[in-house]
Amino acid sequence: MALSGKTVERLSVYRRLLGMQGYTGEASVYSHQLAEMVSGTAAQVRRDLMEVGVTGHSKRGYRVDNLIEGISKVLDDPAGTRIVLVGTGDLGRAALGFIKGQNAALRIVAAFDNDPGKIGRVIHGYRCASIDELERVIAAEKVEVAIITTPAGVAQSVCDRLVAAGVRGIVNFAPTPLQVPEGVWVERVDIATALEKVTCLTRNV
Amino acid sequence: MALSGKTVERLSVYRRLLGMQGYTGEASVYSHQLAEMVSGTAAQVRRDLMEVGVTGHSKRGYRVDNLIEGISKVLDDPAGTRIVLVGTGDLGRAALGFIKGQNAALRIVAAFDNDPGKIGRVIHGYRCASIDELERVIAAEKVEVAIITTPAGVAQSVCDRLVAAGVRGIVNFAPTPLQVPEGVWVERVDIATALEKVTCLTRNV
DNA sequence: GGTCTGCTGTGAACGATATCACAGGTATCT
DNA sequence: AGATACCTGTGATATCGTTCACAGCAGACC
Repeated sequence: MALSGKTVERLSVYRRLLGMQGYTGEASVYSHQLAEMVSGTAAQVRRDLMEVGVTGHSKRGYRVDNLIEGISKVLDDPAGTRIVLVGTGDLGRAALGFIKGQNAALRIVAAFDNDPGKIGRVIHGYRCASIDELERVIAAEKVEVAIITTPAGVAQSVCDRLVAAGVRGIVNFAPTPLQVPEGVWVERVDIATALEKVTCLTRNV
Repeated sequence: MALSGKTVERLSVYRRLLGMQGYTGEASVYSHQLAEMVSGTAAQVRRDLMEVGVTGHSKRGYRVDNLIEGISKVLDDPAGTRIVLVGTGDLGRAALGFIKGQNAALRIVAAFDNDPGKIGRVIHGYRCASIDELERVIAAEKVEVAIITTPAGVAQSVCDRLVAAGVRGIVNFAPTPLQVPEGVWVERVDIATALEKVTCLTRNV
């Protein structure tokens, strides 16, 4: 089952929208309703749902609980995914806030920083640990995914340590690309680039 | 000149890398070197540079200053782009930090919040104003682009106000899609989705 | 029961993006 | 000067992603 990255992104959004208030009430939803919510097309939605295997019903659309379950079966690891976050600055705190309570399959097992002033502090319910603990915690908890919210200057060295310790997936918020070996997936979230893109594309209508 | 979004993203990254220490020193750079930095291919880099019109030199590659200038001519508005940010929580502060000093063509003219406790405080050198000032400031300063870093619940209503006031481009960090009229460009940065994507795609190797 | 309506599921066409592969050019070396 | 090595610029091609368009089905209505 080889889902494309684009499809996975949309599935994540569908699920979140369906889980929100106002739709948990509805028993079913049409592809064109989902399409409108994400400013997409109905055909696109149906393709995406086809790929996860959930099946709708002519004339009555898709059952919401069915959809959420089907999408979750594809997106989530049934055993849960253990995650660490490195860098508890503004962005790290923001990321923790976004994740908290959103998805029970994603479990933050630790947040790290190298600033002694931050170590021991509790952020969104997670205690900040010393970066020295990184390798130990990753091995002990079998952490698979990491979030890098450090300054650009240390992102690559943090990345190297994460990969060496066994992390296979990384979300990189640092404003620099990371070099990783084969077999490690990096998802880049580049805030500065997003802004430059908008300013550029807005201008060229 | 119709640059694709993907190309613009890469150009933004090339420029940032070239502007960093270590490359301002070098007089020129080969396409394969840039490619390695972004984990891409040399052909891709050359295509991108071709589209901006900068021209390299057989055997000696591209002149760095030439590249930066050429990319900037495409990405930046020579008159500068005026930007507002709405929502000065962790994420808003982080975004301000990323933008500050990065690009002289991007000028934050105001940051807004609706929390009286935050209004008047200074964040990364920008003073937080009341959301009540939104329309006035956008009109007075001819603001074209906005960054939404509010909670999901108010993102759409903030968006509507921004668009009504004249904003044409939006970077949306709220974990919900926005509905906008024709002619407004929205760039979505979805932190929760990025994480779910990594956990999903890491698992399915 | 038959017809009508409107939704799903999907092959096929289309469009966007990335890669290949090579002609053309320029420095370097002998 | 001629041969060589190596880089750019780009037509052609391959891959990936989206949209079209319609068959098939199920409820609603007469």
